Amino acid sequence: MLTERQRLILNAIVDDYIRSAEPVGSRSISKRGDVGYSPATIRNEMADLEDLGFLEQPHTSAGRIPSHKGYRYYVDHLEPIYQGLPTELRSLRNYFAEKLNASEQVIQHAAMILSHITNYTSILLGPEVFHTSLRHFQLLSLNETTAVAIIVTSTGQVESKTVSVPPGVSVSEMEKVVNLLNSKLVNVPLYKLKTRLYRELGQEMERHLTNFEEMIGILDNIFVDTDTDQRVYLSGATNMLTQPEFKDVEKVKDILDLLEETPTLMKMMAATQGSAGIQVRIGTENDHEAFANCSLITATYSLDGEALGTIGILGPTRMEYARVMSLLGILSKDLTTMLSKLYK
Amino acid sequence: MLTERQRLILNAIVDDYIRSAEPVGSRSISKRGDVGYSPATIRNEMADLEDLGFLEQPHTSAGRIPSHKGYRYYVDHLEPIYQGLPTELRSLRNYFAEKLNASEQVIQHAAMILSHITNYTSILLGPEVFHTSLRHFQLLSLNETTAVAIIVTSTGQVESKTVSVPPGVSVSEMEKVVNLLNSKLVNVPLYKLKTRLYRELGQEMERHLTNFEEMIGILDNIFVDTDTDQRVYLSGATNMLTQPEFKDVEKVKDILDLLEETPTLMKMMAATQGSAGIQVRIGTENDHEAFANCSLITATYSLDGEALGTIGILGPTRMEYARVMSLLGILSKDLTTMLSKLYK
DNA sequence: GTTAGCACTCGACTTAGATGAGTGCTAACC
DNA sequence: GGTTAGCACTCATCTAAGTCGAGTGCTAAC
Repeated sequence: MLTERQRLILNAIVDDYIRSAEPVGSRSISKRGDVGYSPATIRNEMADLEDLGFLEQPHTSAGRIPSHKGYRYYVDHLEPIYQGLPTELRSLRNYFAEKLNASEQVIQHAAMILSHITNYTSILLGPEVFHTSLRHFQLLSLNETTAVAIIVTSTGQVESKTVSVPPGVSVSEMEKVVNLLNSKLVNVPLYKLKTRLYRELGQEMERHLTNFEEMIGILDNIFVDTDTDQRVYLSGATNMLTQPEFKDVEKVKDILDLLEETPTLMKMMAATQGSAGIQVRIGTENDHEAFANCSLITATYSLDGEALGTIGILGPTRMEYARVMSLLGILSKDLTTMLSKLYK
Repeated sequence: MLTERQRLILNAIVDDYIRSAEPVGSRSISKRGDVGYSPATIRNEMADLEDLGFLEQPHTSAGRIPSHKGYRYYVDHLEPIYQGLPTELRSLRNYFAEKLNASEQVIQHAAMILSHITNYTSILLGPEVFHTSLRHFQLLSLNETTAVAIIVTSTGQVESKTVSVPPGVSVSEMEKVVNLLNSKLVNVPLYKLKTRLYRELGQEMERHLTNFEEMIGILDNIFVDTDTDQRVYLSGATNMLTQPEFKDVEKVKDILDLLEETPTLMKMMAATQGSAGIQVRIGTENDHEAFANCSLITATYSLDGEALGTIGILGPTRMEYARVMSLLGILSKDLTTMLSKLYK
């Protein structure tokens, strides 16, 4: 579709623009060592590239900037960099190796390090509960009317919920239910928990319990959203403010607002989770108007072939695709390896 | 110290400035109904107030804006508003009444509502673990090398931590320790947990366990920061961007950066926790340079007279002190009442 | 096919002038 | 003596005009 020379020039323009955030002129491309043509020749090719939709001109007498289509082409034809291990990743890798247990604070900290080394915003989607199974269930009464339910998953995540206990439900009854659940439902995937609970244990429970109805009410309350619970960790949102294209408060406001909405973030990250490898969504490819000038690069890490969580880096469309894609690639592989070692 | 007329004028200026974010001139004060003097008279008083340090002039021919001292005086002499229940608070109150159990999501949601109705940034410091006591302890092994420790407090908070188990420590040994802890340390305040553990159970554990050293290592790891663990919930950070004084990205950047640092936030909020009632820290009274143009209003809620957590609203120094102070006052009382009902 | 030259475009920056909100001071008024 | 009207003065903000320069498109020559 594009000639080799066009590809070369487009590449040079995107590279330059990523670095400078200013429209790129023909002369500056010519002066770089790697494109051995005069400004005039490059100008001709630039005009063609603009006709083809790969470049845009902010105004008549300015240089060119890449269009979304231009970025897309650039990303799709990117050559992998980082043969060796980048020194910047070393700290993060060490950190994970040290604390293999993926507790909340560890993930939050990882998000922080990631946003620091990239200077972009990092979004981590924590291990998905969906595909993990029940390891242990417990119900602890705090006083006559309140109890805490605790669910531990096979990957060591702990979810808890405070529930109110209707009068008439005794501690011994709760114990019965807990024992029943622990003996029958351990190793059942969380997303099947609710159906299995009703189908297989309904009758048994009805037989053993005097306050069947109330008990079911409590359990309902506990398991109501175990099948969708997932956590997002955000760090470096303010890095958006350092990008020259967002020096106007109006423009960042919407972006930061969206970043504060955890459910939206979750949906956005989850949308990429289906396909393996590194995903790049450029500008309007993200289905949010606020992100029309942002790109999101994501990678998924997994356990036993099942996608567990997602790592994402959000930056302006003019972001360092090559570097970030390599980083995420290495990191997601690292995580996958470590997790499989941990829960083999 | 100030004459009645000076107080009246200062009040009018602060009020106007809070509304408009523009320097206030003598004429506009005169035109408000409540100060019945001509611009000239007001100008004279304004000059005096500036000499006394209550007002400042951005430049020679501009109006006056309140100095930090001016805000301080205004706040200290503020008359309580909101005799009735403000309608804006109703939704929040209902929300709490519905879900008395103070789980994480509830607090996060409360922070969101609060930032929405105030249009400022809300910072909630979750129930402090420090003064709560141990309700239940549990250690669940996930595989040969990993286990999850779960601590439930008397207020129903659940803390968990993944720990690695050194080879040689058996499941039955862990059970022994768990039983020992549950029988001896229930109802001990968390901050005394570590010392009690070593002093009173050290010998007993040494007698019963074959891998005493390793076990101590694990427990150390679990309890290492139980005495300081507290959570902050932040919402509406982007509301800062809507304030005209922060329309320059440079100025907000530092503020938002600081808001992302949870430990700093925690320290800041915790600093106000000693004294009861509503605290107002104006400008440089917050010990962070980034907050030199911000004010923080906080209120503490408690259980049995012990401070449990803190609610805070952060805005520009030019913030609606009267309204926010009233809101927080009502809310903290509500929370205190509800908590005492819940855990009587 | 490539390059040099040149007229042209247009945003960004600079300067000068006009505008108006607001002050400080003086003198008159009650 | 406290209060107010009047007036000269200040200074940020806005506007218009002018300059600058980076960059283009086109043509003609290599």
